[in-house]
Amino acid sequence: MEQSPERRVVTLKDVAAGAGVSVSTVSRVLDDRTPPSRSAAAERVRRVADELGYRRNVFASGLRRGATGTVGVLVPRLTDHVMAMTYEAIERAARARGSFAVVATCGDDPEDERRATETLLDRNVDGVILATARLDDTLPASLRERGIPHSLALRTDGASPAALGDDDAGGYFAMRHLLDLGHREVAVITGPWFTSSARARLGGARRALAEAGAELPDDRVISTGYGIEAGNAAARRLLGAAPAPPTAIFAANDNLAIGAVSAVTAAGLTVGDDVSILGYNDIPLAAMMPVPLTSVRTAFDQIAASALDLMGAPAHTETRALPTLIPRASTAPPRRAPSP
Amino acid sequence: MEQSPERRVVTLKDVAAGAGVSVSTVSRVLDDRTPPSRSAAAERVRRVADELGYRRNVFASGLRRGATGTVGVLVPRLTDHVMAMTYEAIERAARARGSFAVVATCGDDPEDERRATETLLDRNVDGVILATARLDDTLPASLRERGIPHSLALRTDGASPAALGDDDAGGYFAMRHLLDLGHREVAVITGPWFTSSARARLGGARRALAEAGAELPDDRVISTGYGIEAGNAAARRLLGAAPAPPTAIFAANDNLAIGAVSAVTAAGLTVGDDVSILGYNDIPLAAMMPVPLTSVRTAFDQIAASALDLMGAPAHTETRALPTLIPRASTAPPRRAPSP
DNA sequence: CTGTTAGCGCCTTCAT
DNA sequence: ATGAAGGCGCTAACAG
Repeated sequence: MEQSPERRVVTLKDVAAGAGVSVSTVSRVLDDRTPPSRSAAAERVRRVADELGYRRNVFASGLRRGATGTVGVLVPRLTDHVMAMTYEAIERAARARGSFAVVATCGDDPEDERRATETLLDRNVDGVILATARLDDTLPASLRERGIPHSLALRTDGASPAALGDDDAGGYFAMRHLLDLGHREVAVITGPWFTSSARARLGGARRALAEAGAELPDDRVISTGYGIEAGNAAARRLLGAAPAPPTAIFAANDNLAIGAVSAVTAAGLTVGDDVSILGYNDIPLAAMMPVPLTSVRTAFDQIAASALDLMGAPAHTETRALPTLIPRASTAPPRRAPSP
Repeated sequence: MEQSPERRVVTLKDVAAGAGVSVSTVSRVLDDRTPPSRSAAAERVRRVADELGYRRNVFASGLRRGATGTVGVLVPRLTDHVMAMTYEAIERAARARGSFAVVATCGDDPEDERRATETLLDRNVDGVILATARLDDTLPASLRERGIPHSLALRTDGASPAALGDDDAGGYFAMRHLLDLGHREVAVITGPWFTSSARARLGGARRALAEAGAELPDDRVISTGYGIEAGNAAARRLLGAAPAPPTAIFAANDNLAIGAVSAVTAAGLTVGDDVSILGYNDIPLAAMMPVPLTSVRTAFDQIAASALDLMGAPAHTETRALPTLIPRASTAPPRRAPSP
């Protein structure tokens, strides 16, 4: 990539020359980490820098300072709406703190995750936020050993600092809602079993069921991916199950729920009326579905801010943001009477 | 952000010491831009570098080389699925070329767009891809003047190099499909009027209508945002219109279409049966909607690759990827006979 | 407060 | 093919 000739950027030297001072003076005056000097020279430097359109070269500066004000974020994919929301929230939080967030996507392969992390570290990020941690992943451990500031977002590995939602509470709220509506024949579509969130949400749901003395047979729990298709397939299986399909489905994710809605509709049933469906995360689409989707809202902004603050925190530090149930039309009392 | 003591990174000097050669030699051997040397020393250097886990410091390297192998991407928001798909496609294309993509989101405010661009340039990106260009935006012009390599993705300003879909053709395909099904009472929900894509898609649709001798009264064209809610509101207006609502709606975007689906369903009508709805971009959700959505598929991968290749190309260079109509259940022949 | 000096890690002449 | 030296742009440590 050749630089065009007119692309000459103004450097400290140019500003120094223009203001008739040394580069160190300019460097100091323009250093926003210290209280701004009010001297005449400083005033002049600022004016000249402004006129010339000076911008600090983050590379050179970072090289010297050892820190770049950049935080790296790792997500499996941005086309997952939850990840996009999480990243945007982190970006906002970073901006509010005067730093910059860069994201890398790495899919679901741990090897790619490791590679992507190295790529981020190559770019001298001050720390890394992983929104990817699988329970069986060794990357957080390796970051801990290497002393690299990092935190986990939305998930935990039980060791590295983590900012997540209270998935257990969310699962409880969700199932409790279905039970309160009168459902007893319920099913759960959990996310991938290698995530802490999938397990915790199911755990909370089981807690609610136990309190109500209701059953959740094994064939009413399907662990699957996090995509719409996965939800569709899972719901199809549930609907075809003997002796009778469930009257309510709790999906551990809005995408799964949307897939389930699709399957239920395709089966000629009505969502809410025939089968209640409940999602998780409350992505904007949930409220805009043909039948608005009841969902458990996650406080992404809060989680993002915590993830940022927790980078470099001691191990076993965790924050859990409490989720909120948002009831909508996709959940309603069961039409069939509960079986005896 | 303090560096922990154990976080000492391996530098060229370490490798040089380990291999018993000078840093320049190591630098040369490890330079992947030149054909790899096969000398014994080179072999040794590579081995030592590998053992020590050496990673080139992109900052320092970029400082000297003047190029960093990084391309900046600007999008309004990543929570827009189209933008997320576009960015992921660019990221893939960049990776295939051995470079790295960093994204910044800037919302819809031109001032924020400018700021975000500067932030990216501060980080020494080799060029910028704008997936944001409004027709009235002066940023591309300013980049042209400054000689900064850049290109526009998905939209054009008629001057800077641009990689986009053939929106006119897409609009034509879409409307042609509705006309072929027998619809004559059609409406169009376009995206924001400040985008080239909204205008071109409507233009193509008008072309098809003209061919068929069909009318598109002004009150059957609604220009709005790009979100689900906007589509919902627009469809609501169309449904309430006198003397009769349209039998088919072409939305210039899947989100708008999904919002329209929601409005149609809420009005007690059936999508496909009572009102045909057609979207644009074919995001994955389209196929998974309760009533699968007919949509015009955009070749994001192709557009992304072109955008990357076009960075720094002469002005007025444009590539247009041809879209494909994907017919699904949301479009069907009209129930009502077309008015005379 | 200011200027001088040294160097962050790397790449690139220029010799050898 | 290799090594020594200088410098990319900026900042920290040191005098003044």
